[in-house]
Amino acid sequence: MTCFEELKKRGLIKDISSPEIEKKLNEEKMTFYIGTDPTADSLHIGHLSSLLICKRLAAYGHKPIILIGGATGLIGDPRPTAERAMITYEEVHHNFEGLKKQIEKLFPDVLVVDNYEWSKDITFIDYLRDYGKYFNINYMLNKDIIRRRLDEGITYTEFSYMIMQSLDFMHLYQSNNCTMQVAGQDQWGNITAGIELIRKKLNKEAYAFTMPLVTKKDGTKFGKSEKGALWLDKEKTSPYELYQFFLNSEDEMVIPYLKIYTFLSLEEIEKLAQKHQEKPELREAAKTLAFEVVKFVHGEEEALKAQKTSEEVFAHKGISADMPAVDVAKSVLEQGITLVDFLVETKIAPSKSEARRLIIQGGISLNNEKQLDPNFIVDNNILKEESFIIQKGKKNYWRANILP
RNA sequence: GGAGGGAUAGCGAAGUGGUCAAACGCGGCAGACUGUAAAUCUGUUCCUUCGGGUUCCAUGGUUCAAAUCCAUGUCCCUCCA
Repeated sequence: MTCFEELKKRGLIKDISSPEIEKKLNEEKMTFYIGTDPTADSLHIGHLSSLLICKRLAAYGHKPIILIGGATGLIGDPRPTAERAMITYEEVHHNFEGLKKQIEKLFPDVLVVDNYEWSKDITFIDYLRDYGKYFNINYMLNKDIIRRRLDEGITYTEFSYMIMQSLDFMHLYQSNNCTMQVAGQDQWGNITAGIELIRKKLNKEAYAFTMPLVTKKDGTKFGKSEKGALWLDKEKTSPYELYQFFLNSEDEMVIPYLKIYTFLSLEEIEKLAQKHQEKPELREAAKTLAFEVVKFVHGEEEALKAQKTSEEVFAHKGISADMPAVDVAKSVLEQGITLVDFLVETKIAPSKSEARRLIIQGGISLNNEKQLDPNFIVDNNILKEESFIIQKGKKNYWRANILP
Protein backbone atom coordinates (compact mmCIF):
# COMPACT_ATOMS: atom_id res chain seq x y z
CA MET A 1 0.00 0.00 0.00
CA THR A 2 1.32 3.42 -0.81
CA CYS A 3 1.82 6.08 1.79
CA PHE A 4 -0.92 8.29 0.46
CA GLU A 5 -3.32 5.42 0.15
CA GLU A 6 -2.78 4.41 3.73
CA LEU A 7 -3.30 7.93 5.06
CA LYS A 8 -6.40 8.29 2.97
CA LYS A 9 -7.84 4.99 4.15
CA ARG A 10 -7.19 5.88 7.73
CA GLY A 11 -9.12 9.08 7.26
CA LEU A 12 -6.13 11.28 7.93
CA ILE A 13 -6.33 13.54 4.94
CA LYS A 14 -8.75 16.41 4.80
CA ASP A 15 -7.28 18.95 2.39
CA ILE A 16 -4.22 18.84 0.19
CA SER A 17 -2.44 21.88 -1.13
CA SER A 18 -1.89 20.38 -4.54
CA PRO A 19 -2.65 17.10 -6.33
CA GLU A 20 1.09 16.49 -6.63
CA ILE A 21 1.17 15.64 -2.94
CA GLU A 22 0.13 12.09 -3.62
CA LYS A 23 3.06 11.44 -5.92
CA LYS A 24 5.47 13.27 -3.66
CA LEU A 25 4.43 11.30 -0.60
CA ASN A 26 4.66 8.04 -2.45
CA GLU A 27 7.85 8.52 -4.37
CA GLU A 28 9.98 11.03 -2.53
CA LYS A 29 11.49 11.36 0.90
CA MET A 30 10.24 14.66 2.17
CA THR A 31 11.12 16.68 5.22
CA PHE A 32 7.93 17.96 6.83
CA TYR A 33 6.98 19.80 9.95
CA ILE A 34 4.12 19.84 12.32
CA GLY A 35 3.73 22.58 14.89
CA THR A 36 2.04 23.22 18.17
CA ASP A 37 1.94 26.19 20.51
CA PRO A 38 2.85 25.91 24.19
CA THR A 39 -0.54 26.94 25.52
CA ALA A 40 -0.33 24.40 28.34
CA ASP A 41 2.50 22.49 29.95
CA SER A 42 1.34 19.14 28.66
CA LEU A 43 0.20 17.67 25.39
CA HIS A 44 -3.38 16.45 25.31
CA ILE A 45 -5.21 13.98 23.16
CA GLY A 46 -5.89 16.65 20.58
CA HIS A 47 -2.21 16.35 19.76
CA LEU A 48 -2.29 12.61 19.47
CA SER A 49 -3.22 12.32 15.82
CA SER A 50 -0.46 14.74 14.86
CA LEU A 51 2.10 12.87 16.89
CA LEU A 52 1.09 9.61 15.34
CA ILE A 53 1.21 10.95 11.84
CA CYS A 54 4.84 11.86 12.35
CA LYS A 55 5.59 8.22 12.96
CA ARG A 56 3.43 7.08 10.11
CA LEU A 57 5.19 9.34 7.65
CA ALA A 58 8.57 8.48 9.11
CA ALA A 59 7.80 4.83 8.47
CA TYR A 60 7.55 5.69 4.79
CA GLY A 61 10.92 7.42 4.91
CA HIS A 62 9.86 11.01 5.39
CA LYS A 63 11.65 13.13 7.94
CA PRO A 64 9.61 14.84 10.66
CA ILE A 65 10.37 18.08 12.42
CA ILE A 66 8.26 19.06 15.38
CA LEU A 67 7.98 22.76 16.02
CA ILE A 68 7.03 24.12 19.40
CA GLY A 69 5.85 27.68 19.04
CA GLY A 70 7.89 29.53 21.63
CA ALA A 71 7.18 32.67 19.58
CA THR A 72 3.71 32.01 18.20
CA GLY A 73 2.64 30.93 21.67
CA LEU A 74 3.29 34.48 22.80
CA ILE A 75 0.93 35.82 20.15
CA GLY A 76 -1.99 33.40 20.05
CA ASP A 77 -3.58 31.65 17.11
CA PRO A 78 -6.98 33.27 16.51
CA ARG A 79 -9.87 31.19 17.71
CA PRO A 80 -13.21 31.48 15.95
CA THR A 81 -14.94 32.81 19.04
CA ALA A 82 -12.85 35.40 20.82
CA GLU A 83 -9.46 36.83 21.52
CA ARG A 84 -7.17 34.68 23.63
CA ALA A 85 -5.86 35.86 26.94
CA MET A 86 -2.18 36.56 26.46
CA ILE A 87 0.13 34.39 28.48
CA THR A 88 3.38 35.58 29.99
CA TYR A 89 6.87 34.81 28.75
CA GLU A 90 7.40 32.75 31.89
CA GLU A 91 4.34 30.65 31.27
CA VAL A 92 5.24 30.10 27.64
CA HIS A 93 8.70 29.07 28.68
CA HIS A 94 7.38 26.74 31.34
CA ASN A 95 4.90 25.20 28.92
CA PHE A 96 7.56 24.91 26.27
CA GLU A 97 9.78 22.86 28.54
CA GLY A 98 6.88 20.61 29.47
CA LEU A 99 5.97 19.90 25.87
CA LYS A 100 9.57 19.42 24.85
CA LYS A 101 10.10 16.80 27.50
CA GLN A 102 7.03 14.86 26.47
CA ILE A 103 7.80 15.04 22.79
CA GLU A 104 11.38 13.92 23.26
CA LYS A 105 10.18 10.99 25.27
CA LEU A 106 7.71 9.92 22.62
CA PHE A 107 10.11 10.69 19.77
CA PRO A 108 13.66 10.22 20.98
CA ASP A 109 15.13 10.82 17.53
CA VAL A 110 12.99 13.59 16.14
CA LEU A 111 14.20 17.13 15.53
CA VAL A 112 12.41 19.59 17.81
CA VAL A 113 12.66 23.26 16.90
CA ASP A 114 11.49 26.51 18.48
CA ASN A 115 10.29 29.35 16.30
CA TYR A 116 11.33 31.84 18.98
CA GLU A 117 14.87 31.29 17.79
CA TRP A 118 14.36 32.80 14.38
CA SER A 119 11.57 35.18 15.25
CA LYS A 120 12.98 36.96 18.25
CA ASP A 121 15.49 39.13 16.46
CA ILE A 122 13.33 40.38 13.64
CA THR A 123 12.86 44.08 14.16
CA PHE A 124 9.55 45.72 13.58
CA ILE A 125 10.86 47.54 10.55
CA ASP A 126 12.31 44.37 9.06
CA TYR A 127 9.10 42.56 9.74
CA LEU A 128 7.08 45.07 7.82
CA ARG A 129 9.58 45.44 4.98
CA ASP A 130 10.68 41.84 4.55
CA TYR A 131 7.44 40.04 5.20
CA GLY A 132 4.55 42.44 5.51
CA LYS A 133 4.95 43.37 1.87
CA TYR A 134 4.09 39.83 0.85
CA PHE A 135 0.79 39.82 2.65
CA ASN A 136 -2.09 41.61 1.12
CA ILE A 137 -4.63 42.64 3.69
CA ASN A 138 -7.48 41.62 1.40
CA TYR A 139 -5.98 38.17 1.19
CA MET A 140 -5.69 37.95 4.95
CA LEU A 141 -9.20 39.23 5.52
CA ASN A 142 -10.51 36.53 3.26
CA LYS A 143 -9.18 33.78 5.48
CA ASP A 144 -12.07 32.02 7.07
CA ILE A 145 -10.76 32.39 10.60
CA ILE A 146 -10.31 36.15 10.22
CA ARG A 147 -13.67 36.63 8.60
CA ARG A 148 -15.35 34.80 11.41
CA ARG A 149 -13.78 37.17 13.86
CA LEU A 150 -14.68 40.40 12.15
CA ASP A 151 -17.94 40.93 13.96
CA GLU A 152 -16.53 39.87 17.29
CA GLY A 153 -13.34 41.82 16.79
CA ILE A 154 -9.73 40.77 16.42
CA THR A 155 -6.58 42.56 17.47
CA TYR A 156 -3.65 43.27 15.22
CA THR A 157 -1.67 40.84 17.33
CA GLU A 158 -3.75 37.82 16.52
CA PHE A 159 -4.36 39.04 13.02
CA SER A 160 -0.61 38.81 12.46
CA TYR A 161 -0.40 35.23 13.61
CA MET A 162 -0.60 33.80 10.13
CA ILE A 163 2.41 35.85 9.10
CA MET A 164 4.46 34.35 11.88
CA GLN A 165 3.43 30.85 10.96
CA SER A 166 4.19 31.54 7.32
CA LEU A 167 7.58 32.72 8.35
CA ASP A 168 8.18 29.48 10.21
CA PHE A 169 7.40 27.44 7.16
CA MET A 170 9.69 29.55 5.02
CA HIS A 171 12.45 29.43 7.57
CA LEU A 172 12.32 25.65 7.81
CA TYR A 173 12.13 25.42 4.06
CA GLN A 174 15.37 27.32 3.79
CA SER A 175 17.21 25.87 6.76
CA ASN A 176 16.12 22.24 6.61
CA ASN A 177 14.69 21.85 3.14
CA CYS A 178 11.37 21.26 4.82
CA THR A 179 8.92 21.21 1.94
CA MET A 180 5.75 20.11 3.60
CA GLN A 181 3.60 21.10 6.54
CA VAL A 182 1.07 18.85 8.20
CA ALA A 183 -1.56 20.11 10.60
CA GLY A 184 -5.14 19.99 11.73
CA GLN A 185 -7.76 21.29 9.35
CA ASP A 186 -8.18 24.47 11.36
CA GLN A 187 -4.66 25.44 10.30
CA TRP A 188 -5.48 25.51 6.61
CA GLY A 189 -5.48 29.28 6.41
CA ASN A 190 -2.14 29.65 8.12
CA ILE A 191 -0.58 26.91 6.05
CA THR A 192 -1.67 28.23 2.71
CA ALA A 193 -0.40 31.65 3.72
CA GLY A 194 3.00 30.03 4.27
CA ILE A 195 2.95 28.27 0.92
CA GLU A 196 2.05 31.57 -0.66
CA LEU A 197 4.94 33.35 1.06
CA ILE A 198 7.41 30.71 -0.07
CA ARG A 199 6.10 30.98 -3.60
CA LYS A 200 6.32 34.75 -3.68
CA LYS A 201 9.56 35.29 -1.83
CA LEU A 202 11.60 32.21 -2.71
CA ASN A 203 9.83 31.36 -5.92
CA LYS A 204 9.60 27.78 -4.69
CA GLU A 205 6.75 25.36 -4.27
CA ALA A 206 5.91 24.01 -0.84
CA TYR A 207 3.26 21.48 0.08
CA ALA A 208 0.85 20.72 2.85
CA PHE A 209 -2.03 18.60 3.86
CA THR A 210 -4.38 18.81 6.78
CA MET A 211 -6.00 16.17 8.90
CA PRO A 212 -9.69 16.26 9.67
CA LEU A 213 -10.82 17.34 13.07
CA VAL A 214 -11.64 14.22 15.03
CA THR A 215 -15.23 14.34 16.14
CA LYS A 216 -17.77 12.34 17.98
CA LYS A 217 -20.76 10.82 16.28
CA ASP A 218 -22.78 14.00 16.72
CA GLY A 219 -20.08 16.11 15.12
CA THR A 220 -18.80 17.73 18.29
CA LYS A 221 -15.14 17.77 19.10
CA PHE A 222 -13.64 14.57 20.40
CA GLY A 223 -11.28 14.67 23.32
CA LYS A 224 -12.96 16.24 26.28
CA SER A 225 -14.01 14.27 29.31
CA GLU A 226 -16.12 15.47 32.20
CA LYS A 227 -12.91 16.58 33.85
CA GLY A 228 -11.91 18.64 30.85
CA ALA A 229 -8.98 17.93 28.60
CA LEU A 230 -7.33 14.54 28.61
CA TRP A 231 -3.64 15.09 29.09
CA LEU A 232 -0.79 12.92 27.99
CA ASP A 233 0.91 13.70 31.29
CA LYS A 234 0.46 10.85 33.71
CA GLU A 235 0.15 13.21 36.64
CA LYS A 236 -2.72 15.11 35.07
CA THR A 237 -4.61 12.23 33.51
CA SER A 238 -3.80 8.78 34.78
CA PRO A 239 -3.24 5.95 32.31
CA TYR A 240 -6.37 4.39 33.76
CA GLU A 241 -8.45 7.47 33.00
CA LEU A 242 -7.04 7.62 29.49
CA TYR A 243 -7.82 3.95 29.04
CA GLN A 244 -11.37 4.43 30.29
CA PHE A 245 -11.91 7.36 28.02
CA PHE A 246 -11.07 5.42 24.88
CA LEU A 247 -12.82 2.32 26.11
CA ASN A 248 -16.01 4.34 26.35
CA SER A 249 -15.84 5.47 22.74
CA GLU A 250 -19.10 5.42 20.87
CA ASP A 251 -19.70 2.20 18.96
CA GLU A 252 -19.92 3.94 15.64
CA MET A 253 -16.62 5.71 16.15
CA VAL A 254 -14.43 2.93 17.48
CA ILE A 255 -13.23 1.81 14.07
CA PRO A 256 -12.45 5.31 12.82
CA TYR A 257 -10.56 5.96 16.05
CA LEU A 258 -8.58 2.75 15.66
CA LYS A 259 -7.47 3.97 12.26
CA ILE A 260 -6.47 7.36 13.55
CA TYR A 261 -5.02 6.57 16.95
CA THR A 262 -3.29 3.22 16.59
CA PHE A 263 -0.61 1.65 14.47
CA LEU A 264 -2.60 -1.51 13.92
CA SER A 265 -2.64 -2.42 10.27
CA LEU A 266 -5.80 -1.83 8.31
CA GLU A 267 -6.21 -5.59 8.02
CA GLU A 268 -6.10 -6.02 11.77
CA ILE A 269 -8.59 -3.20 12.17
CA GLU A 270 -10.86 -4.83 9.61
CA LYS A 271 -10.87 -8.02 11.68
CA LEU A 272 -11.78 -6.05 14.78
CA ALA A 273 -14.52 -4.30 12.87
CA GLN A 274 -16.06 -7.64 12.04
CA LYS A 275 -15.96 -8.84 15.61
CA HIS A 276 -17.35 -5.53 16.70
CA GLN A 277 -20.25 -5.85 14.35
CA GLU A 278 -21.07 -9.36 15.43
CA LYS A 279 -20.69 -8.89 19.16
CA PRO A 280 -20.61 -5.21 20.00
CA GLU A 281 -21.33 -5.88 23.66
CA LEU A 282 -17.94 -7.55 24.06
CA ARG A 283 -16.37 -4.24 23.09
CA GLU A 284 -13.26 -5.87 21.84
CA ALA A 285 -12.48 -3.09 19.40
CA ALA A 286 -12.82 -0.44 22.09
CA LYS A 287 -10.62 -2.42 24.44
CA THR A 288 -7.95 -2.73 21.79
CA LEU A 289 -8.21 0.97 21.03
CA ALA A 290 -7.83 1.91 24.68
CA PHE A 291 -4.93 -0.45 25.17
CA GLU A 292 -3.05 0.69 22.09
CA VAL A 293 -3.42 4.37 22.90
CA VAL A 294 -2.19 3.98 26.46
CA LYS A 295 0.63 1.83 25.18
CA PHE A 296 1.75 4.52 22.79
CA VAL A 297 1.50 7.31 25.33
CA HIS A 298 2.70 5.62 28.52
CA GLY A 299 4.24 2.35 27.45
CA GLU A 300 3.13 -1.27 27.46
CA GLU A 301 3.51 -1.79 31.19
CA GLU A 302 1.13 1.05 32.02
CA ALA A 303 -1.29 -0.14 29.38
CA LEU A 304 -1.42 -3.60 30.92
CA LYS A 305 -1.94 -2.08 34.34
CA ALA A 306 -4.75 0.16 33.13
CA GLN A 307 -6.40 -2.76 31.41
CA LYS A 308 -6.20 -4.87 34.53
CA THR A 309 -7.54 -2.09 36.73
CA SER A 310 -10.43 -1.50 34.39
CA GLU A 311 -11.40 -5.15 34.53
CA GLU A 312 -11.04 -5.39 38.27
CA VAL A 313 -13.16 -2.33 38.83
CA PHE A 314 -15.91 -2.95 36.33
CA ALA A 315 -16.09 -6.65 35.76
CA HIS A 316 -15.41 -7.75 39.32
CA LYS A 317 -16.69 -4.66 41.11
CA GLY A 318 -13.81 -4.92 43.48
CA ILE A 319 -11.00 -2.90 44.90
CA SER A 320 -8.06 -2.49 42.59
CA ALA A 321 -4.67 -1.19 43.58
CA ASP A 322 -4.41 1.22 40.67
CA MET A 323 -7.91 2.62 40.54
CA PRO A 324 -8.39 6.29 41.38
CA ALA A 325 -8.16 6.80 45.10
CA VAL A 326 -9.24 9.37 47.64
CA ASP A 327 -7.38 9.90 50.89
CA VAL A 328 -9.18 9.50 54.18
CA ALA A 329 -7.51 9.92 57.54
CA LYS A 330 -7.99 7.05 59.94
CA SER A 331 -9.07 9.44 62.66
CA VAL A 332 -11.89 10.75 60.48
CA LEU A 333 -13.31 7.27 60.16
CA GLU A 334 -12.99 6.69 63.87
CA GLN A 335 -15.04 9.77 64.57
CA GLY A 336 -17.39 9.30 61.67
CA ILE A 337 -18.30 11.87 59.04
CA THR A 338 -21.56 12.52 57.22
CA LEU A 339 -21.67 11.27 53.68
CA VAL A 340 -22.22 14.81 52.40
CA ASP A 341 -19.11 16.09 54.12
CA PHE A 342 -17.18 13.06 53.04
CA LEU A 343 -17.95 13.66 49.37
CA VAL A 344 -16.96 17.29 49.62
CA GLU A 345 -13.78 16.56 51.57
CA THR A 346 -12.68 14.01 49.03
CA LYS A 347 -13.61 16.39 46.18
CA ILE A 348 -15.91 13.78 44.69
CA ALA A 349 -18.58 16.48 44.86
CA PRO A 350 -17.73 20.16 44.45
CA SER A 351 -20.16 21.47 47.06
CA LYS A 352 -22.50 20.26 49.75
CA SER A 353 -25.54 21.09 47.68
CA GLU A 354 -24.19 19.07 44.83
CA ALA A 355 -23.28 16.21 47.17
CA ARG A 356 -26.74 16.21 48.68
CA ARG A 357 -28.34 16.26 45.25
CA LEU A 358 -26.18 13.39 44.07
CA ILE A 359 -27.07 11.25 47.05
CA ILE A 360 -30.78 11.98 46.91
CA GLN A 361 -30.87 11.22 43.20
CA GLY A 362 -29.27 7.87 43.84
CA GLY A 363 -25.91 8.68 42.34
CA ILE A 364 -23.72 7.51 45.19
CA SER A 365 -22.92 3.95 46.21
CA LEU A 366 -20.63 2.74 48.96
CA ASN A 367 -19.25 -0.76 48.50
CA ASN A 368 -21.68 -1.26 45.61
CA GLU A 369 -24.65 -0.38 47.77
CA LYS A 370 -26.72 2.66 46.95
CA GLN A 371 -26.72 5.13 49.81
CA LEU A 372 -29.67 7.53 49.71
CA ASP A 373 -29.26 9.23 53.06
CA PRO A 374 -27.15 12.39 52.96
CA ASN A 375 -26.66 12.17 56.71
CA PHE A 376 -25.38 8.62 56.61
CA ILE A 377 -22.31 8.41 58.79
CA VAL A 378 -19.19 7.11 57.12
CA ASP A 379 -17.07 5.39 59.73
CA ASN A 380 -15.10 2.23 60.43
CA ASN A 381 -18.17 0.07 59.88
CA ILE A 382 -17.94 0.37 56.14
CA LEU A 383 -14.34 -0.74 55.92
CA LYS A 384 -13.79 -3.83 53.84
CA GLU A 385 -10.29 -5.16 54.10
CA GLU A 386 -8.88 -1.81 55.16
CA SER A 387 -10.59 0.08 52.38
CA PHE A 388 -13.91 0.68 50.71
CA ILE A 389 -15.28 1.72 47.34
CA ILE A 390 -17.13 4.89 46.52
CA GLN A 391 -19.07 5.04 43.29
CA LYS A 392 -20.46 8.17 41.71
CA GLY A 393 -22.80 7.72 38.82
CA LYS A 394 -22.36 4.79 36.57
CA LYS A 395 -18.69 4.73 35.91
CA ASN A 396 -16.74 6.74 38.42
CA TYR A 397 -15.13 4.64 41.08
CA TRP A 398 -12.73 5.52 43.85
CA ARG A 399 -10.93 3.45 46.39
CA ALA A 400 -10.64 4.92 49.87
CA ASN A 401 -7.02 5.22 50.77
CA ILE A 402 -6.83 5.16 54.55
CA LEU A 403 -4.08 7.36 55.94
CA PRO A 404 -2.73 6.67 59.42
C1' G B 1 -12.79 62.48 17.92
C1' G B 2 -18.54 61.99 16.83
C1' A B 3 -23.31 59.06 16.75
C1' G B 4 -25.69 54.70 18.15
C1' G B 5 -26.10 49.66 20.30
C1' G B 6 -24.58 46.21 23.98
C1' A B 7 -22.50 43.47 28.69
C1' U B 8 -27.73 38.44 32.36
C1' A B 9 -25.85 31.65 35.40
C1' G B 10 -20.63 26.94 31.62
C1' C B 11 -22.62 28.77 26.59
C1' G B 12 -26.71 30.96 23.64
C1' A B 13 -30.74 33.90 24.98
C1' A B 14 -35.48 36.08 27.57
C1' G B 15 -36.54 39.55 31.29
C1' U B 16 -36.98 46.57 31.29
C1' G B 17 -39.27 48.71 39.20
C1' G B 18 -42.07 44.24 43.17
C1' U B 19 -45.21 37.90 41.57
C1' C B 20 -36.89 37.11 39.71
C1' A B 21 -32.44 32.58 42.22
C1' A B 22 -33.98 34.95 37.09
C1' A B 23 -38.24 31.85 31.34
C1' C B 24 -36.38 28.87 27.27
C1' G B 25 -32.59 26.08 24.45
C1' C B 26 -27.78 23.80 24.55
C1' G B 27 -24.23 21.76 27.60
C1' G B 28 -23.25 19.27 32.52
C1' C B 29 -24.74 15.83 36.39
C1' A B 30 -27.91 11.86 38.16
C1' G B 31 -31.85 7.99 37.50
C1' A B 32 -34.42 4.23 34.21
C1' C B 33 -33.28 1.07 29.93
C1' U B 34 -28.47 -1.24 28.30
C1' G B 35 -23.10 -3.57 26.84
C1' U B 36 -18.67 0.84 31.10
C1' A B 37 -21.83 2.22 23.61
C1' A B 38 -25.76 5.02 21.15
C1' A B 39 -30.77 6.62 21.12
C1' U B 40 -34.91 7.59 24.26
C1' C B 41 -37.55 8.93 28.68
C1' U B 42 -37.34 11.24 33.83
C1' G B 43 -35.20 14.36 37.43
C1' U B 44 -31.65 18.05 38.37
C1' U B 45 -28.24 22.26 37.35
C1' C B 46 -25.40 29.58 42.72
C1' C B 47 -24.43 28.53 48.06
C1' U B 48 -26.78 26.80 52.51
C1' U B 49 -26.57 24.95 59.25
C1' C B 50 -32.87 24.24 54.57
C1' G B 51 -34.20 29.39 58.60
C1' G B 52 -32.01 31.72 54.84
C1' G B 53 -27.66 33.94 52.29
C1' U B 54 -25.11 36.02 47.97
C1' U B 55 -26.00 36.97 42.35
C1' C B 56 -27.62 39.70 36.48
C1' C B 57 -19.79 44.11 34.01
C1' A B 58 -17.82 47.61 38.34
C1' U B 59 -18.61 51.54 41.78
C1' G B 60 -21.85 55.02 43.71
C1' G B 61 -27.03 56.90 43.82
C1' U B 62 -32.76 57.14 43.54
C1' U B 63 -36.64 54.00 45.87
C1' C B 64 -40.29 50.86 51.04
C1' A B 65 -38.41 47.71 46.87
C1' A B 66 -33.54 47.47 41.30
C1' A B 67 -31.13 42.55 36.69
C1' U B 68 -34.63 46.42 35.54
C1' C B 69 -34.23 53.79 36.81
C1' C B 70 -29.91 57.63 37.25
C1' A B 71 -24.45 58.90 37.33
C1' U B 72 -19.51 57.60 36.57
C1' G B 73 -16.09 54.03 34.97
C1' U B 74 -14.43 49.50 32.21
C1' C B 75 -14.88 46.36 28.09
C1' C B 76 -17.20 45.00 23.32
C1' C B 77 -19.90 45.87 18.58
C1' U B 78 -21.84 49.03 14.37
C1' C B 79 -21.63 53.44 11.55
C1' C B 80 -19.23 58.28 10.64
C1' A B 81 -14.51 61.25 10.86
